[in-house]
Amino acid sequence: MRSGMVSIKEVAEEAGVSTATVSRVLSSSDHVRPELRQRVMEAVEKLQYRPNLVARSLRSQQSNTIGLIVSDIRNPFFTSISRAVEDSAYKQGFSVLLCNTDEDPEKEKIYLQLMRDTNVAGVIFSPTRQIMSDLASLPFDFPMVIVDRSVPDVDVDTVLLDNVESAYRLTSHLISNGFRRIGALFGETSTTGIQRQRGYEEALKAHGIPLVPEYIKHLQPRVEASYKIATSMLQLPHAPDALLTSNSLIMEGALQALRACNLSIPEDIALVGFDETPWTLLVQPAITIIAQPTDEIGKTAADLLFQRIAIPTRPTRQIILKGQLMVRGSSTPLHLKAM
Amino acid sequence: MRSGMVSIKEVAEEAGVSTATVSRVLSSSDHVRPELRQRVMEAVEKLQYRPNLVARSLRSQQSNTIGLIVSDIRNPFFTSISRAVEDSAYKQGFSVLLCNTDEDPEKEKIYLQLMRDTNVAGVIFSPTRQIMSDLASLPFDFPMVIVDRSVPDVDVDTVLLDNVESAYRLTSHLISNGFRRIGALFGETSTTGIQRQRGYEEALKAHGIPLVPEYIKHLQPRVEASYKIATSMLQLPHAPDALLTSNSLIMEGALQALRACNLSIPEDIALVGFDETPWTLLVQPAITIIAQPTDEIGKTAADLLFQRIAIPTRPTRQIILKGQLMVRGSSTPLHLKAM
DNA sequence: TTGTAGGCGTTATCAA
DNA sequence: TTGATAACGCCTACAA
Repeated sequence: MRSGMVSIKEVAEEAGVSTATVSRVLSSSDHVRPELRQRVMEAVEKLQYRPNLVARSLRSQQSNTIGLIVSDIRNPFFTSISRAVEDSAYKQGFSVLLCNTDEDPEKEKIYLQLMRDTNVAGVIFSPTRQIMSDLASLPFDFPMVIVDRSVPDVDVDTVLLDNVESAYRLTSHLISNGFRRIGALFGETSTTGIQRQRGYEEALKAHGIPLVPEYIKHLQPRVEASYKIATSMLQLPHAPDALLTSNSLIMEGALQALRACNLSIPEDIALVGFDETPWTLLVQPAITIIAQPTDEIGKTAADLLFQRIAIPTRPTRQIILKGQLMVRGSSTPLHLKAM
Repeated sequence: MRSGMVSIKEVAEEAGVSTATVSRVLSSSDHVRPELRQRVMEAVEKLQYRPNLVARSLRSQQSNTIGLIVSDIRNPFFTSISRAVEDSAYKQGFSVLLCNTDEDPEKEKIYLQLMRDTNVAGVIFSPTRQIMSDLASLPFDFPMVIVDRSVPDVDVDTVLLDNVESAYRLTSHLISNGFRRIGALFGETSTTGIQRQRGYEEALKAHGIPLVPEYIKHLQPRVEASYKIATSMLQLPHAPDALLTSNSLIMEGALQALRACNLSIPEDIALVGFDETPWTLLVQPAITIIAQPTDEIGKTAADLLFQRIAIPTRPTRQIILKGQLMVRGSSTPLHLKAM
């Protein structure tokens, strides 16, 4: 169809050699007489020939594309991950197919099938909890790396944050700053939320603070859902004196809720969460968070994937990266509060 | 290579028909005896057959992939665009190849070549100014839609904001609120910056306010660059009483600079810019901006592209969408300032 | 060292 | 209505 479509055959004719010779010159490996090599390269130049990657992929049964399947690229965590992945891929000569699942298992399945049908070299995937039980039986026969979420009982490369530990530290930080009634909003679709809840609960227990069911909520990781649930939690008879949120979208909704209720931070209520975003430092007070090393997570995931593509039988690895507690004004100790 | 790789040939054998018949059943167009159709569908089901899209693409000379080439997916504007594009693509059965160019003309060329080599159905592209002169001579023979930036002298579908007009309105808003010394930070890599500068200058002229060269800066659209240049502008003998920024990254850097200089907004200085981000409403005071309809821009670009893919000879269109001025606290009138 | 030829999995043409 | 068969563009035994 394409006008400028010039194939290896035409190059061969132009150079007066066979297509095999052209192919050899291009793969640059084999022995080709310098003179012929020269002729071929001139023909390539003259005709502006570029190998058709589709044909190459069909023939070689592999491709230079990897898939990146996340819930929503607009989640700053995934935005950053995707950039890091794309960078690594670019350096390796790969390109990235971007897929948003909206935490919808159906879309996840569809995209996994697409990855198979399209013969990608591999996939970096952040799955919902629902899909995971099916994961073993699903038709993914390509290399895969899981990011951000853990998949128990499946032998697969994984890059994770130390979620339990990070949530524990974040919660302990609040407690040691004098906060006791710590409301917590967790995403309900991922294992990450569960793990962070565990860290939160362990920290409370370790400090002898009872769990209050009304202070623990699970929700879709969306701004609106979070706004709504945070607002209702703020209207409890014994409203929390601190809010812990398990990702930046939930934090955004919670902050909107605090603003709408005219509460000052941290005088009326503290706010902490996960993920560095442009705004955690821009709002006043700045927000105390666990910063995830998103660049490194993305880069590590890509590295793992390329290693597995290179050596499919390689033993799988689970890499756990540490989050960093960034203490800021939103969780200033009670005794420092204005009276 | 793949274990589960089952081809049309095996389906044909299983069903006791030819591959042609299987193909016909799958493309569902041709006339096939119901009984055979049934047998084929059973075989497909039994073998879990899925067509190999690479082979299909090679044969049909078209693909179900589109390219999205932007400067940086982490720019909230492009984050949002990419999500909208992916949504539209998904609905049309296409998937999206994501490319970050970092405003680097070399990377732009490489990615455009990749798009050609990979035989994508089309490309949505946000080009630098540098690449545009080459654009006509570059080997892009695929359908293309330009977003966010204008390409003069090239006949190509385009989706744009009314940049001149929007910047004019934003500047006029500042002026009518009593601000006179309006510093402005524009991105230097895109036509967008230039157009917004024009709107800014026209507004000043229309109100009889002289242009001050020191108040006009061009920079890489990055937070750090913006922070640096904003800081130096704030240290001018006659520092600006308002800052206009041409995208959200520049606005972010400028806001950091204001914070670092301990200036209050809008008492000491006003701040306005382009693009809705999570934080324009979360910081206090909220930031006055021109909101771009990113969802619509992305959707429109995708629509244009699919239409062009369907009818390559279709006359090109330039679609200009209107930005919306969102007046907020960061540009409150001078006479309302605390004295 | 070079060329011929077959096949990757599809679809489309042409006979039957 | 169905089935051989020939491409799509590339790579790679194998033969020369």
